[in-house]
Amino acid sequence: MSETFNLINNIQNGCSRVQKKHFVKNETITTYIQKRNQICIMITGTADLIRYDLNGNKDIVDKFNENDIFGEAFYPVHTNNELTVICTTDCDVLFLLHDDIYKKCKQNCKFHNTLFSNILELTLRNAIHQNTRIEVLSKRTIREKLLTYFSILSSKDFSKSFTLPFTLTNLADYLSVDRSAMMRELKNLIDEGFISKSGNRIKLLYK
Amino acid sequence: MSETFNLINNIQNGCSRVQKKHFVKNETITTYIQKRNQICIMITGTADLIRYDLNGNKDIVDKFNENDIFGEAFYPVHTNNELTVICTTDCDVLFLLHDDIYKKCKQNCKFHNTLFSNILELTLRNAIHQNTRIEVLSKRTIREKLLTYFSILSSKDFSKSFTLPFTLTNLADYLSVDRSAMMRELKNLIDEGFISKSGNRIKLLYK
DNA sequence: TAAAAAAAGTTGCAATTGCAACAGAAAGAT
DNA sequence: ATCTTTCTGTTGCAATTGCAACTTTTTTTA
Repeated sequence: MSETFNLINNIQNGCSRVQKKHFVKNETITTYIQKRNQICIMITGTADLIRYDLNGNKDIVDKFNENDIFGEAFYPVHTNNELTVICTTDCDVLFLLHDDIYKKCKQNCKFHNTLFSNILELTLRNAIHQNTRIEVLSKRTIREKLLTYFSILSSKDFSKSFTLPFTLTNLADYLSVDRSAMMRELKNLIDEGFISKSGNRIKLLYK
Repeated sequence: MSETFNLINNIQNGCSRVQKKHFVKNETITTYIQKRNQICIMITGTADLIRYDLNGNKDIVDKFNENDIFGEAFYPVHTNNELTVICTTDCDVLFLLHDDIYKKCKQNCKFHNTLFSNILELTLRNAIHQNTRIEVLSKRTIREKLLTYFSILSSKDFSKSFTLPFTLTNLADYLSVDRSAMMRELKNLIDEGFISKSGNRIKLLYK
């Protein structure tokens, strides 16, 4: 999305309410705090949204890539555990506040208008990602989860062959299933001739 | 959201690109067609998003209530099955096209500006709902799914007691688990003293 | 380039879950 | 007021899954 890029270049002569910050790998980008309503846009880099539960267990709740939009504004109230965004590579992140989107700056600057359009666009893309994940997670067996996800990737690439955008370990997290159980099912699908796999390239053999 | 209501009242002297339509129970509101990019807002009533798969099986993918925003613009490309929105009560629905949101009407009418803000707001609320469901679905056991969902409802109501917004049958669908298995687990939670339940009112007994 | 860390791949076993098939209660429709 | 449909509640059993505990391979870092 090149608009986002243009946005960044305009920051200098744009509005002071928007901040761009740089982070190095493993730094904390933000912590989700109720009612702050921060909205973040990942300009470059990748990050994980991590939950530390009461027992101190780490859990990767979500993963963010270039042009993803995230922040408290997108999350339900969370009382008994903390959500933290930690970058997994060096990052550039744009920060803005939900309220500021409405209180447009006095000058009615072009920057603010562009920003506004971009946010809606990014938010819609975010919704599509979420709906994809919900569709996959709502399948009841690992086999169905895999085949549903593969089918979506295949549609996106207009091809029976595609490359997984994840390591297999991360794929298991994305599907919210035990990795070893997923490996077993992947092997079954191969043995039964539904798919073939080399590295993280998958080919669908059915239909 | 009273803004949405005001929006509707302004339609007459507003922009012709936006349509409001009435539907009676069981009518089809829309079918998701790739690239049409329709955005719909439920003014009053409820509806189900239904998938018919290749075997002709019905599957309720999502449920929409008053002020929910939905439509193709929110959904991943879907090649081999059809998504249809069918109302479960009489409905009033607002229709607009994704592209029209950007091509603001020439008069730069107040209506269009209000609409624009509202859509972002509704889309954000939608994201929160989706994240809630993802959080719940990503738990691996029925017990964890139930407790996670209950905990979110409890936070929302600021109370250990709350009313389920679903019938138990629909709750099982929302959690994407077998209803009888969910009933069994619900019974276990009661027997083990974690929760109490009367009708569809739940009370958390722990912590 | 050697050491360390992360990812991939396997397997046995116990626990959880889905499925099928009921019966009774509650809610809606005629 | 009765009929019909939907919802709730239960159970046995087989299938799926998670967990734990490994080894091997690949990638990253010092």
